Amino acid sequence: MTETRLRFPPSPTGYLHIGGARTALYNWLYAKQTGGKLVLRIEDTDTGRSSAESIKGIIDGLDWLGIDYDEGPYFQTDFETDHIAASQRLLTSGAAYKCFCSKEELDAKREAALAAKKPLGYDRSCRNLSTEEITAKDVAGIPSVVRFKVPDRNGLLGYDDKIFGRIEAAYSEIDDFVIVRSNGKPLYLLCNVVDDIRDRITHIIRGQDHMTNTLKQVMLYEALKAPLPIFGHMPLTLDTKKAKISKRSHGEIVAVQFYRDNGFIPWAFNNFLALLGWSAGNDQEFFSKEELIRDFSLERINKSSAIFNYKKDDPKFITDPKAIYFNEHYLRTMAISELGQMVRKELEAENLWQECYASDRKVWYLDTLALIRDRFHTLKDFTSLGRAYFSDNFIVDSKPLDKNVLKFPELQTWLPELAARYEMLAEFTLEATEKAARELAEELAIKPGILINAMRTVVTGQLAGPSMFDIVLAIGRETVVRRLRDVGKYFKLV
RNA sequence: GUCCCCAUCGUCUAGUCAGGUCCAGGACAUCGGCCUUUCACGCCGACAACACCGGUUCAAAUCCGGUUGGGGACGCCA
Repeated sequence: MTETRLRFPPSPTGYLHIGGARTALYNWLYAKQTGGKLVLRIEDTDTGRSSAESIKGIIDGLDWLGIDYDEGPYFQTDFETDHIAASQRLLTSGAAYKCFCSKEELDAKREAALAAKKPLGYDRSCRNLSTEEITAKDVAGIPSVVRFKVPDRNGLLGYDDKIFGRIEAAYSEIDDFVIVRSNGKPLYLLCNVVDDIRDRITHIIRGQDHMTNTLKQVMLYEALKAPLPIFGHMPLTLDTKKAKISKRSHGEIVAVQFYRDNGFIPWAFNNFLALLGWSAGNDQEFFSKEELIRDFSLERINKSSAIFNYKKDDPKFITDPKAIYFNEHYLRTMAISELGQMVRKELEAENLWQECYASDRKVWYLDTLALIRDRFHTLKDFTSLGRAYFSDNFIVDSKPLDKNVLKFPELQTWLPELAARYEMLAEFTLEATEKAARELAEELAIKPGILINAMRTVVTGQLAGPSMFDIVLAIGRETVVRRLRDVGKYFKLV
């Protein structure tokens, strides 16, 4: 049994988007499952559209997701001599021929066919040129491209798709496609096959948009006398209007980078992506990395395309609600120490990180994260909604400010009074802080909720949060007292 | 226009290959309820789908044919 070898060959013409990420993930999973290798190959033969920035974006994106590769990145342009040699072989063996039709001519024909609603294929005018004619045109300096000569056969051309099953089409339906440009540069269909042969790729898992390419490439493998790899075409990811997802028409929301920048947990996002078009055949939705590698299978990939369910300008969900749901799940259930590492990066970016959180205050740090994470959706929430736990420099939300504080001007004396009592407490415990607050409320003949909600507001800036006295202990006596005493400042602003 | 592919709740899907256990199960979202000093979490419940038409069969979401709908491809892009 030979080693399985897979590849992820993005063209560096934009950032890594979720469709590409899903393709990379499925290839990665299959490689890991079979103990094979994953090759990263940058297909940069379209020099006009390829950019270094894009290459970096793709590599960073894979890195963030944790999709590692065993070989590469290789660059397709580094193998141009291989591609040209292959085209020569095809030319000499008669599997390909020179075509002298000009681009303008072809474009005109295509447009005419489109307008007339006729088939758009190449009319094969140069297919049967004699040696003399070819030489004459060459001598005359007429530019030519190299076209693959689709065999003149009656039967069906086909292959067994791991996902879709047997795929077939009549030879007569396939165009004599161009494999080398008139400037001598080989094209994708050829380069891709030559590289896959050289890289000894055994399984090609790619988007359904390549299905017609595959039919053509099957002939290329045959002409190049190379064994055919196993193909599997993944249904595309569509938007809610069922249009193919692309960076161009959908913007940031489909870029992997968006999820990194918005506080998503890498594995949560992989898990979401994996379930977008695949299921284990049961009700399981959450998979650890090991489980997913073990349970993943090409055969269970759904044949119909999945919709990435995000709604533009939705006030409640910045992206597909299910993606957020997966993120929340991991946020709440992952090992707290691991979460601690991730939140650390967020705190550092906001200048809120303190070294003691990794040493003498480590227990406090992790306990605090455990206390507040239940209500959060992304890693970003720790520095926004949870800012008051790490800094005095937090914003008090206007809604609770109006509702819980400004509505009761007497709080300007009540809260400082509570602060004074907290200062006097012999033991600053859950029971003692709650008792003190309730006693004060009773003395004042007000509902404890008034005091408690006001506390929550000035201490955390938020309308909602964990149990108030857990908060008090987490934030600590000194800070709580200071914030309670400072309540007057909110009234002055009005 | 031609070719290829697909079709179960709003979304992701189980069930389809081996027809009956499915008047279709789970999850997200939505809506209600419980819990609660708040808000979440959690728990409980509700809403909600086999695209359509024919055929085969004692029996069809499942098999066959057609229709419709959707997607993809048809580049000297990848």
